[in-house]
Amino acid sequence: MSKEPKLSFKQQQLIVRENAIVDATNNLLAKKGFDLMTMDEVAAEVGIAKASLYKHFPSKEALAAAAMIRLLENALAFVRGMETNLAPIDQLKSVLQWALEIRLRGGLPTLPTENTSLREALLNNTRYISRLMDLNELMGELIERARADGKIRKDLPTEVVLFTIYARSCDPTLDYLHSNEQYSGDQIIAFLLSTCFDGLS
Amino acid sequence: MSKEPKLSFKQQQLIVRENAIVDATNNLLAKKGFDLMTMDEVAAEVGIAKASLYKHFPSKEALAAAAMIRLLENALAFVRGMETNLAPIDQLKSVLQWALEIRLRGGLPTLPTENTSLREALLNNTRYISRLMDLNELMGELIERARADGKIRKDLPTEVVLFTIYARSCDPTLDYLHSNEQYSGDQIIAFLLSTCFDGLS
DNA sequence: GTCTATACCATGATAGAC
DNA sequence: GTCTATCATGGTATAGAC
Repeated sequence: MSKEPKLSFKQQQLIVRENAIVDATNNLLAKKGFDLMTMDEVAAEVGIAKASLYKHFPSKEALAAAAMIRLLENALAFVRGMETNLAPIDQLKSVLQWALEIRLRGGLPTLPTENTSLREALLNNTRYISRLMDLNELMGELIERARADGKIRKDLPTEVVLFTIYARSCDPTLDYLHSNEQYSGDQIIAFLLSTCFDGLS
Repeated sequence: MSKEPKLSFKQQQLIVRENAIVDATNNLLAKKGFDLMTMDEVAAEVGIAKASLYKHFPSKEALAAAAMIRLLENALAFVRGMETNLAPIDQLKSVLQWALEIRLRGGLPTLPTENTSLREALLNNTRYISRLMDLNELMGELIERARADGKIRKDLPTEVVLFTIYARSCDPTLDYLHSNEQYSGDQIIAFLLSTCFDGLS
C-alpha cells in the first residue's frame, strides 16, 4: 500500500520532466519550425543532455508529434469549454482569436503543409489523427450552425470554411504586422479576424 | 566585328543554362521549401554536376535569391502589363489570381517568414529589395485607388490590405483543397479570391 | 535515467584534372 | 565550365559508464 504514492510520485516527476521537454519543443517549433529545430537546442533549453531526450522520445518526429498533440488537445479543451449560449459565429471567431493570441506569444507551431518527415509521422500517429478528427467535427458543426443562422455564406462548402479558418491561424500577415511594431497585438488580431470573416471589400 | 556574334552566342548559352538552373531551383523551392531543397537535387534536375552549380551561383542562398528575384520581376511585368481600363479592385483580384494560378502549377516558392539564412540573404540583396519595393508601391497605389472607389474597406490600413493579399498567395488552404481532389483548380482559386475579398460571412 | 563520447550520414562547398 | 572525388560541418541517433 505504501508503494503506491512512491510510484505515483516518480511518475509525476516523469510527467513534469516530459512536460518541460514538450514546452521547449513547442517554443522552438513555433520559433524555427521543425526542420531548423535541432535536438541540441531542445536539450539545451530543457537543461539536460541530448541523449536523455531519446530516453523519453524515440525520435525528433515523435517529439514534435507530442507537441502537436498537446496543442490539439488544448484546442479541443478550449472549444468544448466555450460558453454554449454564444452564437456559433461568435464561437468560431473566439476559437480563431484564441489561436492567434497563442501565436502572438510565440506558442503556436506552424503546421507542416509540405512533404516533410514530420507530416508522414503525424499521418501515421493515431492519437494525433484522432484529435484532429475530433476538432474537425466540432468545428464543422459550429460552421453549419452558423450557416443556418445566416452568418456564414451558403455558397462556401463547410470544409472550405474550416480550412480557411485553420489557415488564418498561421497567417503570415500576423508576422509582417508584428515585426512592424506599428500596431498592438490586439489591433493585429482584430485586423485578422475582420479580414477573415468580413473580407477586404 | 566578327567577334561580337560569337561572344553574344556564348553569353546566350550561359543565360540559357542559368535559366534552366533557376527553373529547377524555382520548382524545388515551391515543392520543398528552401531548407529541404538540396544542391544535389538541383544539380540532378538540371542534369549537371553539383560543382558546376557553384560556378554559376556562389551559394545556395544566392541561387534561391535569383529565383525569388525572377519571380518578383515576373510579378512586376504582370502588374505593369495589366489592362489600365480595368477597375483597380479587379486589377488587385487579377494579380492574386495570377499568383494562385502559378502556385497551382507548382511554380511559386513559399516566402521565408521565419529567420532562416535565406531571409537574411534576401534582405541584404539590393536587387531583391529594389524589386520588392517597386511591387509594394504599385500594389499600394492600386489599393488606394480601389479604396477611393469604395471597393476596399476604409478602416483597413493600406499595408494590412497589401500584406493580406500577399499572404493569400501562399495560403495553405489551396494545398488542402488541392490534395482533396474534390474541386477543380479554377474552383479552388475562385474560393480563395472570394474568401479573401468578400470574407466568410 | 542521466551523462560523455562517438558512430554514422546528409549536405554545403571545394580541389584539381580535363 | 564541366566533371569526379573529397573535405568539413552539423545533426540524428546510440553506446556505455555511472
